[in-house]
Amino acid sequence: MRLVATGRAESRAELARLSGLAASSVSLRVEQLIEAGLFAEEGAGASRGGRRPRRLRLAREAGVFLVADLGAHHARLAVADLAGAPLALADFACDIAAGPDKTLTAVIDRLHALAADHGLREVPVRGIGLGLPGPVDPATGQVVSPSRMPGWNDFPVRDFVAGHTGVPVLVENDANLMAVGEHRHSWPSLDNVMVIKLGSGIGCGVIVDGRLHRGRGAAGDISHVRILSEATVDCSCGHPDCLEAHASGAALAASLAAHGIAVDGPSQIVDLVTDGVPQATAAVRGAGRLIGDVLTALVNFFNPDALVIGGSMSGAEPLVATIRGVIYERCLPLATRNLEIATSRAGRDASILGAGHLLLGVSDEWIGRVLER
Amino acid sequence: MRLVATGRAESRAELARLSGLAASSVSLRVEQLIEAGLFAEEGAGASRGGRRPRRLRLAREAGVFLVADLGAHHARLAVADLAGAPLALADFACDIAAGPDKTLTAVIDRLHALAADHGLREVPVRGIGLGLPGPVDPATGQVVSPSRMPGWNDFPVRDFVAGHTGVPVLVENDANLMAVGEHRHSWPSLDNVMVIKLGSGIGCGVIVDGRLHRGRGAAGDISHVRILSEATVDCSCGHPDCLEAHASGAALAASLAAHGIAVDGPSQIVDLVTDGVPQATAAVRGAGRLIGDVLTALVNFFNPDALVIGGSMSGAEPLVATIRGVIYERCLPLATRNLEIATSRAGRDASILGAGHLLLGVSDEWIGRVLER
DNA sequence: CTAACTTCCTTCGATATCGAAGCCAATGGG
DNA sequence: CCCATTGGCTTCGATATCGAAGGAAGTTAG
Repeated sequence: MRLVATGRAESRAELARLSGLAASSVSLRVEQLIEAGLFAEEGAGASRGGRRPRRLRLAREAGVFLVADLGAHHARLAVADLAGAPLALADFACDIAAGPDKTLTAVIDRLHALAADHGLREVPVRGIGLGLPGPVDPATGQVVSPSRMPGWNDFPVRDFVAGHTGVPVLVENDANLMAVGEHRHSWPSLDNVMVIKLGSGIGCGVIVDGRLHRGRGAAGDISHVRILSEATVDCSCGHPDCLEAHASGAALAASLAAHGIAVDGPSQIVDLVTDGVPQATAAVRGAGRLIGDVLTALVNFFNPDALVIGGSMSGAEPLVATIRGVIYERCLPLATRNLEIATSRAGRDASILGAGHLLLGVSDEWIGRVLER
Repeated sequence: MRLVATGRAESRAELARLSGLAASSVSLRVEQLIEAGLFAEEGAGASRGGRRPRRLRLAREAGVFLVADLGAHHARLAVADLAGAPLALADFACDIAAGPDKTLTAVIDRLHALAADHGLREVPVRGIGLGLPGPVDPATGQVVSPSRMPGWNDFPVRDFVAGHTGVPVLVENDANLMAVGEHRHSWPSLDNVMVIKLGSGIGCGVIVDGRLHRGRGAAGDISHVRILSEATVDCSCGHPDCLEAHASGAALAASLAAHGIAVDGPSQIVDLVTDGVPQATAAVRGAGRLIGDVLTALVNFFNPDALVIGGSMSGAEPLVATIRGVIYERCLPLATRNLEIATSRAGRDASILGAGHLLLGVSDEWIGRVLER
C-alpha cells in the first residue's frame, strides 16, 4: 500500500519487485484492495519491452489525512492523500501561547473546513498529524517540558485530538517531521540522514537505518550544546552559552537589534543577507561557524550519508557555506568521504510530507478493518 | 536459534513467547534442529505452575566460533560456543605493526591450537570473528585508513582470513564489538546504548534500536572532536586539540611523564589513581571533564537509554565520577531523566561476546545448509 | 509480416504458518 | 488424597504464501 501511495510502484510487477513478495501474492492483495475501494486501476503504463503494466493508484475515495505543522505564531495546514502528498494547503495565524485547548480546537476546525472547501467532505479522514515546536513523548503523545509553549507541558495532545475526532492521531516534534519528509522526498535511498532546521530556533531530526530515531523522545536536540565563545550569553534552559543562545534566528535578531537593525522573524535576516547588509552577513557567518563546530562532532559520531539544512534560515547562502566549510575542514576524511551536505529540497512542506508518511505507518489498523469487509 | 543460544529461551514455550511464532511452528522447527544435531534436549526445567518444560540447549557438536580481539601489542583469543560464550580463553603477545599477513596467520594458528587444546578438534568451526583497533569498512571487511596500524591500510582482512580457512569471517572495529557485547550481556532490554572504550585510545560503539550502528563504517568516532583547552596539543590526525590528544590513556601517560612519573600502559595509570597519587588523580579528572563535555552533546543528540564506560581506564573511579557529573549537570533533564551511566559489566571479554553475537547473525547460511540435509 | 523474445499477470499445486482443541504433567487448595 | 487449574507441548484442519507454469499483450529483429 505504501509503495503505491508514494508512487514508488505503479503496477503489480513493480510491487512484487520492491516488496519481495511473490507476484501471485501481490496480485491477490491488490485484488482485495481494489475491491475494498482503496486502489483503482487506471489504464496502462509504459512498456519496458514486454506487455504493458496495468497502472495502479490510490482511489480518491480511499481517504485523506489532515495535517498541521504548528509554529509559535503560525500554522501550516494541509489536506493530504494517503501518500502524504498535499491536496490542499493553507496558512493559519494562531498563537500557540493561547494554550493547547484553544489552539487545537481552532486548528481542527480549520482543517475540516479546508477539506470541505476542496470537495473532500465525503472522503473519510483516516488520520490527523500534528507537528509541534517542542519535545514530544512518542509513547503518550504528550508534550514534555517545552521551552517555548507555555501551558502545554504534559498536555495529552494525542488523546485530546483523538477524543474530539475519533481518528488515529500522530503527534510529533516539527524537526522530526521535517526529517522524515526530507528523507522520503529527496533521499529515499539513503539510510542515515541528519536534518537541521534553522529558524528562530535550532532543531534537528535524525533518520537512522531509514527510520526516525526518537531515543527516549528527546533525540536530535542540538540547541543546548555548550559552545566556545568570547561573550557569555545565558540560555533559557539555565546554562550559559548554548548553541541556541548564540546562533539561532532569534539570537541573531537580538544581536542585530543591538547594532540598530530591527528585524522581526528569521526570513527578514535572510533578506538582509541577500541584500548584502554587511552586519547581517557577518552575524550569519559567525552563527555558521558555531553550528558547524557542533555538527562536526555529530557527523564524526553518527557518520550519516547526508546532512540536510532546512528551515527558514537555510536561504542564507553564507550561513550554509560556512557550515559546509567547517565540516569539511574539521571532520575525519572517513566521515566526509561520501557525505552529502545539501539544503532542503522538499522546502517548507517537508513536515507535511513527513506527517503523511508516518500516518500511513499507523494505518495498519484501519486498513485491516476495511479489508475485512 | 539465537534465543536458545543466548540463554534467553530454554523451552519451546519460551521460544514461542519471545519469537512471536505460534507454538506449533516452534515445535516443528525445534524438532528439525534437534534432528540436525544443533539442539539437544536436556531434562526438565522449573515449573511455572503447570507442566514442566523440556529444557533445550545448543548441542556441543553444533560448532564453535573462533574469536580474536586484537590490540596494538596484544591479542585476546577465545573459542566460543554458538552463543558467543567463551569456552576457552587465551592471551597472545603479537605486534600489530608486524603487518596483516604475519599477524593474522599467527592468530589463526593460535586459535585453532586453542580449540584443539580444549578437546574441540572435532567440532566444526562455524565462523571466525576479528576485532581490530581501527575503522573497518563493513561492506568489504577491509581496514580503512587506520591511524595506529601501519601496513594495514586497505588490506582485505576478511577475504584473507576466509581464503585461509574457508569459513564465514566477521571483521569489526573493537569498540563496536565491545558495544555489542556489553549491550547483549548487560542491557539486552535497552534499545539505544552508547559504549565508550577508554584505553590508550578513545573508542565508541553505538547501539541504535537494538542493532549496531555503523554509518558508512566510521560511526562512533569521538576521539577527534575538537575540545576547549588552554594548552594546544596537535593530534596525529593533523588537527589541534582533538579529544584523544588530551584525554586518552596515551595522552595522560605523556603528561604524567612530563611530571616525572613514568607509566607504561593505561592500567598503570589506574593503579596510580587507586594508590592516591595526586598528579594521576588530577590528570584523570581533567580528562574526565573533557570527555564529559564531548559526551554531553552526543547524549543530547542521541538520547540513549544507557551510557556504558569500559576499557582499561574505566577502573579509575574519579574519571568515571567526573564524566558522570559533567553529563548530569550539562545535559537536558529530558535526556538524563532515564539515562543509566554505568561502567562495563561484561568486563574485558565484552568484545569476545560481541563478536560471537554478530557471528550468529551471519550464520543463516550454514544453518540453512545443515537443516536441508 | 512473422518469429522470437520480454514483460505482465493469473492459475494451480506444494509448503509453511497459524490457531483451536486436546492431551500431558505438574501445582496447589480443599 | 483428589481434583480444579495452570502451563507445556502436539495434533490437525484452515489459511496464506510461494514458485513454477502458462496465457496475454507487448517489443524487436530479420
